[in-house]
Amino acid sequence: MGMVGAGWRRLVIMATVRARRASARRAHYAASTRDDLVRSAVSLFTTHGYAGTSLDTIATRARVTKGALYHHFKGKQDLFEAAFSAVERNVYSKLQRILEKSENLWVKAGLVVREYLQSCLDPAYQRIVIHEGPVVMGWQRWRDAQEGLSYGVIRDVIADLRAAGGLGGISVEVTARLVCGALSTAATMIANSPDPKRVSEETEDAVVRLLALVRAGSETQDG
Amino acid sequence: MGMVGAGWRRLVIMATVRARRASARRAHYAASTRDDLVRSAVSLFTTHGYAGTSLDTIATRARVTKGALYHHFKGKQDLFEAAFSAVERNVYSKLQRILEKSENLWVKAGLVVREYLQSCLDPAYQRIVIHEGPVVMGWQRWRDAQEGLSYGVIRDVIADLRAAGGLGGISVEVTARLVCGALSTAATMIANSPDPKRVSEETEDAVVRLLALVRAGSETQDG
DNA sequence: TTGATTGACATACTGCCGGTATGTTCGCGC
DNA sequence: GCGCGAACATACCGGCAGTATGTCAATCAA
Repeated sequence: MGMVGAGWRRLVIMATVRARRASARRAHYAASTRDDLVRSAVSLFTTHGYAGTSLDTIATRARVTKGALYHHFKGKQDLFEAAFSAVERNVYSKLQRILEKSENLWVKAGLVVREYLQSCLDPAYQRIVIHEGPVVMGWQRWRDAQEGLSYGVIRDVIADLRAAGGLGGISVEVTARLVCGALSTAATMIANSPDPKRVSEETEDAVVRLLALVRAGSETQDG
Repeated sequence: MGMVGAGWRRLVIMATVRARRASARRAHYAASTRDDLVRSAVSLFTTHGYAGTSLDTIATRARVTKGALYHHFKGKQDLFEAAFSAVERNVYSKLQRILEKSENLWVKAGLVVREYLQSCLDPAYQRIVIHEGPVVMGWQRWRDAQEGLSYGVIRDVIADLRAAGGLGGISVEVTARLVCGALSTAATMIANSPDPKRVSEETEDAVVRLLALVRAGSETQDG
């Protein structure tokens, strides 16, 4: 048998890449199935979790077999990390868009915090990145994988605040972790709340107020 | 065969409970093996995680078989929850001890926060309660299980602060979650740091300063 | 054009592990 | 001292991650 269930994929794609050089087709096919696998993984890991999702199910959803999966990924963890990256990059791009509209530092910080809180409400981000990420990947690797993405953005914003004399000599790294931890936890609470809308508003209110308190306290203490 | 590896246990315990009524012996034996299983589970879940620990290993460490394990617990999750409770109760008792020495509300809040941060540094608490708890038990159940324990203490402290006019009309529930999330995340960072001592001090410093900022901002805004 | 090579899969199998079903023994009430 | 049930132990099953192997087709060297 061999190539049996994958024929449809070629037919579909061939129509879209007729102009390309022939040598690129193969790679294009492969990239397509890889993306399908990642999308399938993101979907299933989000709904049923890492342990609750079998590789066979992921492969079937992507219209391939486990053999294809193991051809593209080293194993279940590797596939999870690919799913993780996909979800993280999505949030990262949103945060970046906010950074580009540069305004007052404190205003920008508020916007980034609000946007990150919103992103944390995405079920995929919440389960894959926040909850299962550290458990499945191990904390060290999880941290490294976030370094240049969403966490990096938040850390940079806080670094700017400190550089502008916003906070006292508080460690940037520590503050950034505190903020991320607080927000992701709050987002989880919102998502699991019987009345997400209300809790979400309460949370945004609390965050904004706390930020204002810190700013106020910060400006009365030092110049 | 049957009762083969459990004889030693009776011999050991019999010496310590000679004074008890005979009718209590059986229950005492059982409670002992149950505790052994929980201790074994806590130890192994802490070092190798939930997925990385087999029930056979846990049972063997407790000097019994899987049959005994399934006699005392419904399954792996149930055993995990027992381990979770054991670790949580330990932290809870520490926090309670602090509450008993009643002082200024803000001082008490600072002490509780510092103690909770310290508790979060315990590897067992960190892995079982903070990281794997929500994943293994599900967030809802995880939250409920913490309600009357460590989280309850922190929430009560914050409720006191608000009742005393400390924070503006900020939701207690939301604030408590923010604080717990921030601290547990920070603790994880400390534990995985190459220089835990330094980062720990930085974190305590940051937390104390932020608390002071909030207090300062709080007192300048409202009476 | 063709034979060899290799990438991109599919199929078949293995071992581990959680869970279950069943067996065995001993303590305890009668 | 006897039956009964609690407190275990043993044997087995099914699912699943991982591996080993097979297959086909696209590419390339000659």
